[in-house]
Amino acid sequence: MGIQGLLPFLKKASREANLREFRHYTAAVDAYCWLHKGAFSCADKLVRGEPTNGYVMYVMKQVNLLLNNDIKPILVFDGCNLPSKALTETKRREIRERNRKRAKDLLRQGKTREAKECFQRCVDITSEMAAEVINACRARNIDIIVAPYEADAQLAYLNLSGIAQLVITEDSDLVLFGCKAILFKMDNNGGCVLVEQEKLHHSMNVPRDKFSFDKFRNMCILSGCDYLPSLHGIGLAKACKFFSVISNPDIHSVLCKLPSYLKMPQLEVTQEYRDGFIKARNTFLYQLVFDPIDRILRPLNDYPDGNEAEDFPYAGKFIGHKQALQIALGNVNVQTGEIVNHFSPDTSKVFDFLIFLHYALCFALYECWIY
DNA sequence: CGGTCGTCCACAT
DNA sequence: TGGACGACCG
Repeated sequence: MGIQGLLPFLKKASREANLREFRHYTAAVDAYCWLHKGAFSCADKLVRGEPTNGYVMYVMKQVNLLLNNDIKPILVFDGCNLPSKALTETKRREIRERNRKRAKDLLRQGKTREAKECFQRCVDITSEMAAEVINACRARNIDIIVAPYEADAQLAYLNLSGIAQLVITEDSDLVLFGCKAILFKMDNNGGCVLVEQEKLHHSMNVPRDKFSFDKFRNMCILSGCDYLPSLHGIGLAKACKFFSVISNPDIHSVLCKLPSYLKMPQLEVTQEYRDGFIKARNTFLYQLVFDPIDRILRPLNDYPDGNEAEDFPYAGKFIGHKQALQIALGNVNVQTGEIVNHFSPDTSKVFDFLIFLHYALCFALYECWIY
């Protein structure tokens, strides 16, 4: 869902752009977006379990678009569900199941067009589908990373650590995770919308030196995000108005002043809401991600002094560096925990070296034979 | 004015 | 599914 209406709100921080402008950049790509769009072309087959590679073709077409613009893609896939999202997931599964039955009924009645629409509404992106795309990427030497938890946080880490200078997604949450440069709405011609963190102050109508990213994050959470539904009648505009007046950094006490500051006396800010707010903020700050350079599981941002992973259980369980590496490589089915692959970047390098050696020897022998 | 709720659209041909 | 866009409500 992301943040309701965030992209229109960020109009002053955005501009039209084209992939042409980003030659020789590395881009971290939200693979789920492409998987989902690609699944539309073959929704009926996917739901009925018939074999299709339509979605793989689509993703590879998009990958080619980047390659043709001399952009190096890193495809980032979703990993395990955060505990806080488990409820949402089961609800979605139920809705999909209902749609699937309706689609089958429509099909039996011969209403093909309506059935197709229904199929499109219940496509589920499975880890098997992600695995197909991962295999296609491997075959073409395209880098992939499966996030330990949400792809969003992983994409942000790749951007913040400088591994990728760009993030490509359709999900406005990425702004909130702290990304520096994001491309939204990429089309077949490479056209897209660029949102830069440097320009966020324009949207909030404050000069650059008065802008605080903490306030921006708080504003978005208050307006309603995936981790915390909004209070009734509060959207981005009200949240922006509120946080532009507030300077006290203590969120707990600040939230109590919400009804009087916004002149909404009917508004009730419960203890539960305030706790939820802190948890949502910490999930954006400290969600666990995989560091592909040092091959460790770590929080998106460093923990405050004296804190550790156990203090933020809702931001991901600490599953250990080795398990995180196996997940990141795509060797684990994150929905079942089953080992599906034994890919290792190190043995693959050894393998590449052996191939190199083989050709070098052949060449040497050939040279000897000539003379 | 700003917030909410509904409808349409994506893919690819 | 989720975002965009237009219509209605406080």
